[in-house]
This record gives sequence, structure tokens and C-alpha cells, in this order.
Amino acid sequence: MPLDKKTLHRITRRGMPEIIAEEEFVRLLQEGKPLRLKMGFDPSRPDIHLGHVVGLRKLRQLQELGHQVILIVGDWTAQIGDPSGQSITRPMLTAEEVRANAETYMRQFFKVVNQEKTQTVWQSEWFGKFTLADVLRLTSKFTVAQILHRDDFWKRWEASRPIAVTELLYPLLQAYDSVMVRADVEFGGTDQKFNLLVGRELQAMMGQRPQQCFLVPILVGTDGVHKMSKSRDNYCIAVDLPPNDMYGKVMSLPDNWFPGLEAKLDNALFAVAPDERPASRPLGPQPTESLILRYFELLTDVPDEELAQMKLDMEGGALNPMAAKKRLAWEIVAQFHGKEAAGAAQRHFERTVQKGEVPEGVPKVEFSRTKPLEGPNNDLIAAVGASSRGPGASIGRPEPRDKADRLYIDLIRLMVKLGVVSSRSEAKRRLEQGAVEIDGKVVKQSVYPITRGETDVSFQYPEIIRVGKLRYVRLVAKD
RNA sequence: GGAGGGGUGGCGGAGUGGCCAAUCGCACCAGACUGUAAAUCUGGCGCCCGUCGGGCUUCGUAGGUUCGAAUCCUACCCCCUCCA
Repeated sequence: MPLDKKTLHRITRRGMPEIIAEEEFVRLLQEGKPLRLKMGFDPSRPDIHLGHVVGLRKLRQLQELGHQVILIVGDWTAQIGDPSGQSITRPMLTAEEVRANAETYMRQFFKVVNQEKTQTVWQSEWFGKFTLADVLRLTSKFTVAQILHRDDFWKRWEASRPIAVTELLYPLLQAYDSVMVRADVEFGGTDQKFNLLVGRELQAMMGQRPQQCFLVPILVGTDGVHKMSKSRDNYCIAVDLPPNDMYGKVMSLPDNWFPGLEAKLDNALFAVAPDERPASRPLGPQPTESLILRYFELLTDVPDEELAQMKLDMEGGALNPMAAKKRLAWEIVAQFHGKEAAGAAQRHFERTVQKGEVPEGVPKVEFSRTKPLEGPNNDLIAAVGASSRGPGASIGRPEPRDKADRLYIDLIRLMVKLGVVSSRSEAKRRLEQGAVEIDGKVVKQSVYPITRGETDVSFQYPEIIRVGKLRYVRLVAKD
């Protein structure tokens, strides 16, 4: 299958830090024979976020050229625990949990990767039969010094921090996987470089052609500083986030970014030191490099030429980063939820954040008006009625009625009951801060008057209660 | 087997008898500003009491000493380092 330059560039160059060995990889691609693309995952961590998607998109692109993905469920290596993590103690998962996690993972995985062209295998297919003799045979092929060369092992060694013996086995097991599936190419983040190289080595020792190592860049989280990871959930965009949240998270990307950070993240799993972080910049012409563009590059199909133009426009001030982010957010949401949902998420953002209006689909809470002020059988009443003044208290506490025959709602109690604040203390703080809005008006007092309608005897109740930008509730009378 | 270090609020990390509900950083929440849920600035960030102020429950667990303990004592649990 002839491979045009553009496609080749898209796969091997766009956003790519390293392929080992690139020349051979390109040659294999040109030959056109279906390649076996290995990708392993740890079923103790089943969630996929945009950081993973970078690699998955590459898999997808290669599938479209006719190659085969082999997805390995690392049910054995999961028991060792990911040695690149900080903690070495990890509770062992039950078989049941592993299965459930694997399902979760795959459900997300196949949002990007074509399931038809993927073969899934479990490590236990071979490690389940492993004997001690097999273990010895495998481990005898490597020396401790070799393994300690791995960056994070070495750092821990130097720092006199513990390294479990089993952790040393991790790269070997992963390498053995490559042998078992006869991988032509293994995919992994740049932080996996060592493990993938061990795979090459072991394959060679065992008479196979060494796999190519396709090292995918580490995606920086929305804080612009740390590697995107679940443990920093706030900076992490999971692929199964609802459209509005996904869109919003993309919008929280920093406008400014210091690209040198990424190189540091490639090998170190640690955060970049504070003094190496980008200095804040004033608004106006944007810096040369932009995390926004990086996301475009790694997570969308927007062509390079367009990105180059965007870059110029942002630098020149013709394009507001906000506008670029909106497009980025749309592109990303569209990938996971479809164009329609992306459009809806965009409208939601414009409406709630940009215009500060009440969004569609505010959660509703019903209450009764006929016996509105008494009795425990009414949700709203239960919320507002139980004043501290004792039994029989009504919605009207603390001042039951004034001359105009008005009643007052105890807002603090109401907000707690509705769940828009977590405690009475918080409710008070929000009121003080001016973060509470009722039907579009900021309310600072803890009591809210209910007024009688002009023409009828019923009372006018609050409808939309909003706390901060993101929490709201719509009160709906059910009679 | 021996010696030592440590367990504090979501995280990191101060504090070693009252001034500690507990410095500080991060994260988080809110407000202002902004064409962004960026940046920046301001405020908040255990719970309860209508504000001022007051009360209650927190510093690995369980007891104890004391007018008073995160801080001292005892026991227990857990983590780590070094020597062998």
C-alpha cells in the first residue's frame, strides 16, 4: 500500500517526540504488511483521559492503514503495581474487579480505537501458567544494573527510597508480553521508553524481530504544569465526561504556556519546579508557543497549515485565545459526543459563562403550594419549614408576617436542603460573598420574602436559585 | 536481632503544655476584572448558634497526668531509615 507523504508525516511526525527506530518503522509502514501494534494497560486504572487519547489517535490512524491493534490487559503487572507511581503499596484487585475495570477501560478505549481491528488478550493467558522455573529463566536474562538504569528506579535508589523486588520484574513482564504477541510496534508514553526498550531486547534474545517503540508525548494537564493524570483530577479531562463539563475543562486551559515544560515532563513524572514555571504574562499579543495549539496538534485533525495560521493570529492579537479555545473545545467534544452535543455544549458555555444567564436543564425540585407552609410531607416545606423556633414553625420564620402580609423563607436552610451548599456555614459565606442569586438578583439576606400575587391568593415563590457560577436549582410547584 | 526517625485538616508541610480550629504552600470555593471556566487581584476554606461574639468536635488509636495537651506519660496500630 503506497503511503503518501502527508499521511506519513501525520503519523510519524505530528506531535511526535520519538520513534525507535524510526527509519525501520517507516520502512515497515511502506511495505504495507499489516503490523501488530501492541498497547498494554493496567486494569487497576481503568479511566482514560485526553493524555491517553494522544496515543489512541495514532493507533486509530494506523488501523485505517490496515494495521492490527493488540490490546493487552495487564492483569498480572497490575498486581505488581505501576512502578512509575509514587506509592508501591496497592491493594490487590479481585478477579471480579479486574474484569469490571477492563470493561470500563475498553468501553472508553473503543471510543477512539476501532474495535473491529483490535484483538484483546489477557496477560494471564501466558502468565497464568508461569512456573517458578519460568520466572528464573526470564529474570536470568537481565542484570540488576540494567534494570536500575531506568530513570525512576535510579532516582529512588539514589534517594534511598524503597523499591520492591517485584517492581524490578515489571519491565520484564511487559517485555515478555511483546514476545508472546509477537509485537511489531509497541505504543507507550515517553515515560515508558525504558520498558519498551526492554521489550526490544527480549524479543531479540528470543529470536524475534525487535519491536519498534512508538513513544507518544506526555500531555500537559489543564493547569499547564503537571502531566495530565487522574490523580490530579481537576486538570484531567476524562473521555467520559459529559459534554458541558468537557467543554468547560478545555476552556480552563491556560492561555500562556512555556513549552519547555513538556520536555521535562517526558522523563520525569514529577511536577516542574516552581521557579521553572512560566511567568505570568499580560494580555495582548500571545507567546510564541501555546498549549492551546499543542492540544490542537495532538488531539484534533485540524491541519497543520491552519494551526500555523492560528499561531500567527494569536501572536498578532487578531485571534483571542478564548476563541481558539472555543474551537478546540468544540472539536474535542465533537469527537466523543458528536457534533450536535458539541454545539449544545458551546451554547451552554456561551449562555452560562459568557453571558451569565441561566442554562437549560437546571435540576428541578418540586414543592407543593396548597399546603405550602406546614407539614413534613412537602419537600420544600421540609426544607424551609423546620425553623429552630420549634415545632409548628413555618416557612415564615423568623418574622412570620409583616404588614404587607408577606412571608419569609429561611434561605440558609433551603440551600442546605437543596444541596447547593454543603453546610449552613457555607451558605452564610456564599450569601455574604454575593454568590447567591434568586431569579437573577443577588441576595445577601438570609431571609427571602414571598409575595402575594396581584390577582390571586397564592404566593409568589422563588424559582431559580443559583449559587456561584455552576450550581443552580429550579423550584417547581407541583400544584 | 540492634539503633533511630515518623504518623497533623484534600495534599505537602509548620507547630513540642495555654497566644492553636491550629503559620504557610498547593488544591478548592466565591467575588472583582476579562470577548475564556486563562491570567491577575480580593475574600473564604471543620461544624453549629440570626451578626459582634459564643459553643462544639478535630492533630494514628485507646487510656492517663494537668486548672489546661496536637504538644507530657503509658499501651497499641501503622510507616520509614540505618547497622547486622
